[in-house]
Amino acid sequence: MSEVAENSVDKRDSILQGAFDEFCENGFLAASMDRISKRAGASKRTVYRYFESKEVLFQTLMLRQWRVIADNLKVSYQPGMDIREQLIEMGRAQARLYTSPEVMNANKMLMTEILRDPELVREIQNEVDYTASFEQLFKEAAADGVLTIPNPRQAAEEFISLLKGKAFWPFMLGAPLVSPDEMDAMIDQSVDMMMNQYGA
Amino acid sequence: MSEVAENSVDKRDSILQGAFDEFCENGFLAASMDRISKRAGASKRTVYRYFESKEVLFQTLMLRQWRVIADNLKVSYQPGMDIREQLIEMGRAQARLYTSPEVMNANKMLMTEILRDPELVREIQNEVDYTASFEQLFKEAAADGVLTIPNPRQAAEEFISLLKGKAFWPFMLGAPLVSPDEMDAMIDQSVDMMMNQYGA
DNA sequence: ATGTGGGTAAACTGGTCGGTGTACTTATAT
DNA sequence: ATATAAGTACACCGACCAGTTTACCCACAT
Repeated sequence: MSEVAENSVDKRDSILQGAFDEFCENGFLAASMDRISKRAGASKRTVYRYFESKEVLFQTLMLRQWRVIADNLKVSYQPGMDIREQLIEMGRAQARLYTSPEVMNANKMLMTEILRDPELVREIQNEVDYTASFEQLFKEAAADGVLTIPNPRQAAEEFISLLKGKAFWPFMLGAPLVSPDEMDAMIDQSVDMMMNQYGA
Repeated sequence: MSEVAENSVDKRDSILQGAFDEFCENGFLAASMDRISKRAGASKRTVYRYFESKEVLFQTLMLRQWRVIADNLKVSYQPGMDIREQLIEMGRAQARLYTSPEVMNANKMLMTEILRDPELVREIQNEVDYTASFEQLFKEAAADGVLTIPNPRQAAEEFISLLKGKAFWPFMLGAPLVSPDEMDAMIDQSVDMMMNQYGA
């Protein structure tokens, strides 16, 4: 009466949300379907109406989260715009991901499962090869003459390595989230290094 | 008769070996003490004579493996020796670790547990802060005038980020082990970048 | 010869979990 | 009004697991 009945879409969503929380806290194996249904405010039977198994529920979640990440990583070369500025913008796009608790928790969740069974997530991993996006930008910048890059793929990997090495991996291993200021300084340093190596 | 009775030390070792295999394959949670005892060729009761619980057995293993890693990472600055050569030597020391199946499997095992519970391994993590070893070398090289490094800690992190980003993390996420040749090229590239940034 | 201690084999305890069956309660559409 | 579908509450099944208990084996030192 007071509450209008939720329709199916809402139920499905609340199940996904409950499952996300549970999987983040406990990992796939230790997560319990009973607790997921409790968190979702749904009966266990309903959970199984929407998702035929724990495995399917988990993979549905992984795919959804991966898409969030992919959507945040659209970068493309802007001719005429200062290349240093563009690199910093790329760094900031990454940094936004590294400072989002939801994204980082999802990443932890993913990591754990990838470590347990690399095959399980290989296809998703390939689907969102954002190194390629970086590589493309470097290639076009080189063609444009603003950078001198013998191997764009390698340059992309180096750039990502620097960013991840200072912000992503430490957090994944238990360090606290990096503050926006530290993040900016870190991006500056990494871009410096790239410009030093590849500046025209 | 044919077989001389193993003494206690051997039994303990074979239990550790069996546990290592089981934990690597299944992770802490999914590992079964029954299977560990089977792998070790020991009765379950004997396993519990040496290790009071699954947790203790696991932590004993982690500490042992971590020491293997630490022992392979002793580097110190050699005055008079070409600094580029020294950086390459440091890279090679890391690379040796990244190409050892045993070490990498242990790392996967560790990662999984760190992701599940960062507190659990924090103390071990600090015990073997090999970034400090790199930092020290950079500091001495700067004092010696062969490098110009405003922030040695940062430089150490950058170097490690480059090495790990190209060899360590990809393998952790399912990529095949890097060949020695690729590894050498990768080290060269990373050292180039460091020299470009910090060369005197 | 004998008793002691390392080792074995297998059953057992108490508990959790994924998944199902079932009987019941809404809510909506016709 | 009533049929259909969505959702709930809850007991239940079979499997597995950490850890314990018990009864037994055998080597070897005294």
